[in-house]
Amino acid sequence: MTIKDLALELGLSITTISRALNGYSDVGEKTRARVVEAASRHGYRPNRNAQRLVTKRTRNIAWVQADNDRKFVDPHFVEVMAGVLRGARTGNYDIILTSDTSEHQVAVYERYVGDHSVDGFIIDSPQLCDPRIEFLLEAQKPFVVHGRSERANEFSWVDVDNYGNFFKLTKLLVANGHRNIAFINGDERFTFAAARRRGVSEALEALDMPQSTVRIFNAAHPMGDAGFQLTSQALRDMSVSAILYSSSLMAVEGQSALLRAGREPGKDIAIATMDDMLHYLDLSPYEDIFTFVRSSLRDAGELLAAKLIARCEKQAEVSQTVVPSIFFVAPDLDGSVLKK
Amino acid sequence: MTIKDLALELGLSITTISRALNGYSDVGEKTRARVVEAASRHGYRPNRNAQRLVTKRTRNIAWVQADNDRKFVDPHFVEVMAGVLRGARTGNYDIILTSDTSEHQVAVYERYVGDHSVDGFIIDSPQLCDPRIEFLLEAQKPFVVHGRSERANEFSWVDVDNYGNFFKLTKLLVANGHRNIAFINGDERFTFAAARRRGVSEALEALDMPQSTVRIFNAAHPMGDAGFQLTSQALRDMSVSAILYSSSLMAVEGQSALLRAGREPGKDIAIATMDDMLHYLDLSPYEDIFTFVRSSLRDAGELLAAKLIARCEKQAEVSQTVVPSIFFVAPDLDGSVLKK
DNA sequence: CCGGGTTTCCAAAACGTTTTAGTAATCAAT
DNA sequence: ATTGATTACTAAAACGTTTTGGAAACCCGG
Repeated sequence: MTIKDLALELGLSITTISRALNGYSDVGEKTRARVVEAASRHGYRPNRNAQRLVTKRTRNIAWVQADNDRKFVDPHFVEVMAGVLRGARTGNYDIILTSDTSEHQVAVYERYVGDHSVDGFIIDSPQLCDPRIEFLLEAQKPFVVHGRSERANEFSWVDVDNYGNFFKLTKLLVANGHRNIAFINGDERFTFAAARRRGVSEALEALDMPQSTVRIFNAAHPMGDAGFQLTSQALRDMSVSAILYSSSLMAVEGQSALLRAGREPGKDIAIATMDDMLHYLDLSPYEDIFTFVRSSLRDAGELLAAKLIARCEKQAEVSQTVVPSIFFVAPDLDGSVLKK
Repeated sequence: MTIKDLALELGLSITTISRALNGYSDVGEKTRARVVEAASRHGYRPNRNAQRLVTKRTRNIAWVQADNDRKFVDPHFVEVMAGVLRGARTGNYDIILTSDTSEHQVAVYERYVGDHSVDGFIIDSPQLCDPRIEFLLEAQKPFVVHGRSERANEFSWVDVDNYGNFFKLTKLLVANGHRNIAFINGDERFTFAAARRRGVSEALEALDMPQSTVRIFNAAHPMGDAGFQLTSQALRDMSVSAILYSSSLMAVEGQSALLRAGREPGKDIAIATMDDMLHYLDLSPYEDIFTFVRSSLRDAGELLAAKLIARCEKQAEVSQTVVPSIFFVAPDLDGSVLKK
């Protein structure tokens, strides 16, 4: 069933069918009604490829993932993905998800730009100097980045305030008298983890505390037991009075290490963590035990898609969004310092 | 840069450019060389939408996920996804990934079939009587299912031998003298978990053992601590001598519960589990402690894509594949019973 | 030099839409 | 009655490919 068949059946021109279905004002109300009725009766749907050819717009977004045995492993990634998919659906776009092993990351982007199969791109886990970003800026294709990078004012991005959040968490712990803190961070080759470290470090500086107040542990991969391993390692120093986690996943994994060491979280040891609201993880058992700074990765993903779509459709300007974070301070800490 | 521009520049017809680039034999070697050179010099890529319009083939595959806060949570799903993406890439197809909240699941499929945006579909987590499968059979669109369902001989699927694997694991445990076994299974509304339960149950029957030999616990969601909770629960019965896990994820999560109960896996309690080879989880610490039946979800995903592509391209017949599983028996068990 | 086969090329149609640039009919105002 | 808008419709071009059905040009054996 094509538009031509419909035109024939109704004794109208192709043009009229098209304009009736696309809501143009120059078609009479009774004819529009007839067209709509016939179209839905036959389950007619315009051929997307013909539309795309003539309009030069695809309503497709590409999202390329490095297939490096690390990305497809991380519950954080899935969380963002759920949000991106939801945002795309709301905007009536489709997501083309691709994995890529090649060294020359840009090749896939070249292909999608060259063969006109997408209108824009989502980029995540940016490196400081990112070839994908350079390429898309050059090609003048719409894209949105999850996270920040160089030339951050030239493109759209969505990010959490990694620096600020960890600055504040550190300040909070120190203000509550903690002088031996373990910081279990992610892989600092990623900008998000590097920013968190800076936040911690500069908070100490601002408070005139020695850097040795915080000891840093890095999880190379977000593997299933990194949280356990690193927590065990941190606890070898018996005088550690607080642990700051980069992710609630590791915080929860670390619980059995605490248990084994006979430490009681929220009582004789303070636990503070970034909470990305992973649906994978039920944090309700820890609500009065951990101190959280909470920010939804899923919402970030949804915003990522919405922002890109706005840019594709309405040529919206580039724009940057720092997604909100909320603090939940456990009873063992005094949260009033955050107010200042 | 379109094919017309190329034709103009080279003083050739559009036809010749097209045929040269698509490897037809009726174009002279020197002209083909000229065409290829000019094309790559300009970075020419055929407009995919024009191609799709005229060839009626898209090289796109749709994969629809129920957006129900459960799917995007499960590391098993991501593992399959990594495989599917890899398989699609190998076959030069793109995956359109969509999430869907609607009750009427079939609507999304109707849309993709109707607007000609994909050549085929991947379906996972099938229900016993699955409307998506019914629809696609009716619409005569190629699709491949991860898992089995009704009318299983009428469509292509890829699945692991859930029944057989758990039959054998049960037999193995019983033959090694275990008379009080805890079985920590998934949600039995899914066919894979139901099949596993049948395997366990029928093994007991075949061995003339009472069903009470195995006590079943079900994880409603693959949440972050289901393995811990259910293991703790199972261990309340002090005489449990073996635990059979539906997933290695839960088996690992359960370790801290064992630890707390003072039980030593592989020594005073036997642990057997299905291992889906999640890259998320490093199982090497458990290699001589757990008994595994191992099967790669990632490979299954890759096969899923390959099978679908073969069906789209070469009109391959429907075909069913049971992916191989390998047994690794820990030293605390005698694996020779499996030979019989 | 003629006919048949092979090689190399191409004009034109087709795919299914949207959009441009109208035209004809109706209506209101002069 | 004539003009000028307004309303309701449409023919044809365009988007960028692939494919069909030839048509020249060449070669080779007789």
